[in-house]
Amino acid sequence: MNIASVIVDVPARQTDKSFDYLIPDEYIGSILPGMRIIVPFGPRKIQGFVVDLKDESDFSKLKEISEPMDLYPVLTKELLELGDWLAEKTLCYKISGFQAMLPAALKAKYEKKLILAENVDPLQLSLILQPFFIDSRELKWDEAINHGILSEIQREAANKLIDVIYEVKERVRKKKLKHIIPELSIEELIIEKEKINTRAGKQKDVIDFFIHRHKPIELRTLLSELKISSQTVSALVEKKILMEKELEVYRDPYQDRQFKQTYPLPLTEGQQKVIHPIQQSILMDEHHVFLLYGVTGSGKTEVYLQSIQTVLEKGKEAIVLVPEISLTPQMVHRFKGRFGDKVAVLHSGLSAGEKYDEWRKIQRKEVSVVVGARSAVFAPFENIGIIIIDEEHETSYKQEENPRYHARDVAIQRAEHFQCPVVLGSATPSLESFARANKKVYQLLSLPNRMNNQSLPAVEIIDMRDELRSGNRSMFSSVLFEKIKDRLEKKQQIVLFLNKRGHSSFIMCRDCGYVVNCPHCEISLTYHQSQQKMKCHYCGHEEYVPKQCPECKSEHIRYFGTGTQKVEEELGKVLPEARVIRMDVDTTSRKGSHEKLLDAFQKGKADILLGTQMIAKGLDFPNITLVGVLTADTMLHLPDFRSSEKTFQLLTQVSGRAGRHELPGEVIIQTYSPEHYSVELAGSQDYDQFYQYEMMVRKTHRYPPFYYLSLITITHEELMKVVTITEKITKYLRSKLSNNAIVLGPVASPIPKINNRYRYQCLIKYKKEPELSNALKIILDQYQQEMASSGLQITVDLNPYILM
DNA sequence: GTTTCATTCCAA
DNA sequence: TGGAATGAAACT
Repeated sequence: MNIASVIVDVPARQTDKSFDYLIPDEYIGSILPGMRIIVPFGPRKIQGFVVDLKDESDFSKLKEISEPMDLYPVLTKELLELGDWLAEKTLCYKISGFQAMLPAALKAKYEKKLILAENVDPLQLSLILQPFFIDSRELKWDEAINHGILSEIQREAANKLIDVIYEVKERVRKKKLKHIIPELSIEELIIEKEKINTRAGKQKDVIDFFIHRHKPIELRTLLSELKISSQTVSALVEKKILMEKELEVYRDPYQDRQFKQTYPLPLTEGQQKVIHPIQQSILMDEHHVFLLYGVTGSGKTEVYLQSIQTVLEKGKEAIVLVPEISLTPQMVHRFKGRFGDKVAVLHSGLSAGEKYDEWRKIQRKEVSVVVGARSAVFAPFENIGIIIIDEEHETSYKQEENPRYHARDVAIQRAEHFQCPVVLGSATPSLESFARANKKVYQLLSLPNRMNNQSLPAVEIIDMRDELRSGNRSMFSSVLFEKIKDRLEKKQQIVLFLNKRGHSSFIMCRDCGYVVNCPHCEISLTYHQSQQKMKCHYCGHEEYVPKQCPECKSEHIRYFGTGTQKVEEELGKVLPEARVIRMDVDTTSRKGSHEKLLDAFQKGKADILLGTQMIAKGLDFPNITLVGVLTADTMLHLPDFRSSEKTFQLLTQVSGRAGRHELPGEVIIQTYSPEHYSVELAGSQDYDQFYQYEMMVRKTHRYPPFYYLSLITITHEELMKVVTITEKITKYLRSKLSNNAIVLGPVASPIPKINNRYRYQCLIKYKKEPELSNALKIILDQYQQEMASSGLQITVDLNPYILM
């Protein structure tokens, strides 16, 4: 086994296959599948993944592997196979599949450098180059370009005075801290202690410390614990009693946190009923997909926790996926509290280094539970006993860049391999999942009642058009306003929800209707009050607010739409006594601020929590008795077939924040389209009826779950090019697919231009098209060249969630 | 006849 | 993806 099959780090069609390399004798046996290695590829060196070992190759002239990058494989055999599966299912490159499964820290960084050839003195170089090589024998390629000395370099490279080398670097270093280790045994330490001068009492203390705790300790901790200075320690190091050593430590974002240990709570009858089949499946090593459909506050989390308990008792591991925005401290607390050190947490708030360290805890099997966002589904466990996906309907489980996978599909694929259950939990399951449960593909488990049988909050829908007619032009209906005042008096808490951050959404001239658009994208700019600027959320373009209309020179400029910031201002005006905490991307961007704000709210330091999406989930505070949704329909009119579903889900989730404990809750939903079924049915909290209705709509319009979707988006700077290519692709697909497939296009994307690139698309609706995947591959092959050279972009998404 | 630029091909 | 080889156009 001295030949390795390697997938190289070149994301391109032609290199999307394994290349064979010889393993140098010194590495035979230590280079294993799943490891990262450095290999020569053409003239340079790059990273690769070993996918297989073999004795023979079809190629005669094999190059040798330069060096391994890992001591142990970073991908297990199962993950290697999963990578192939990902590439096949999402039409991505294998290398992209592998990289998606690993923390970003493990992705290679490349550096091109120039070094003086061996035995060459800098003075031998041309005068221009000498200063660059006097101090050091190497120079970064980028610097050489910046100094405009490239041609000089090339000349000297031809003379063999300078070599060009390629370095593959690690992105993140393992964190190392100075530790102190006793160099002697306990017995020897006791003897040494006696020898120490009585005046050096501190030194004796240190030795005593190691007699009682004979293992390495971080220098800083030692110093602070014994209240000594580093001199004391270095004196002992001098005497060869102790030793200093750099030891690797984990960056643990939760290390200073105490988590109160919790114990399994007695389950309600309903919970027992649903947990039984899950535990059965765990114990029997059977693969099933369960859809746990439980209303908000029905105690799904406790079902998760106790299922995991069963898994751990079997000596297996658990993966829990939660949407990024609900990966709140509260959520983490519940898992850490129950399983303590056995839990690793992965989410986007961690630095690359922290993520890497959490990941390594998993790799080394130091933990057996992972709680994390989408990518945690790839946790490198080798003995998975359950995969739980909370808030199953959340769209954030779909990755919107390559590889465009859905965590639910990956979870099911992995669970099949490990013969273990998948639990999809939600109060408002996605139509796809619920339909599958109805078809008995998934097993449906229902928790129809809240814990302690509290009733769901009473919901009232307010027609804002009536408010307008009766002269109320504020953003609070009179009903909501009265209720807010009432709660303030009663010292109860209020949550106000608005799914738009910032101030106003767009700015329009009142006289001529002119709306300021982004010059690079075909979309209106968003007003941000803090900087008095208008920004484009797609390309980042910024400009100042015009004082007069650029079109008709009118000065009547109106700000439309309402953002959290504006609501906060207004609250300050009409209810100056109310203490408000605002939570949106702007106020929670700094690390830990999210937690701080929630903590303050919990401690009653504010009466009103005002926020965007991020407050819709997971909040569980006893004192919240009123939830107000300021504008329920902002999402409703987006060009997206899921907008009704999303609206229903969001409204239901937000409503679920109220009255989860003793105090009953009330919900006020303000809307301009009260008669829309998703608003109306969210009001009556009737998922089943919503499901029926929406399924009908989907059926008539031929959308999922009745049809599969695939979306091809073509972008280029020139409109003509985009149109012709989209036309060709559409035509080709029509010729390849059956008559049952519906090929829509070419049409301009809902956002027809982003960042000066025109966007066209082709949407395919189909039930069964075995040729589709192949046809798409051929298309990607066909345009591969143009995509590399002329800036053409073609993205293919099998099962898209965003149709823009 | 030489240089320069763009395009295509290749990598084990 | 980066680079080398190839071929065509521009330049002396």
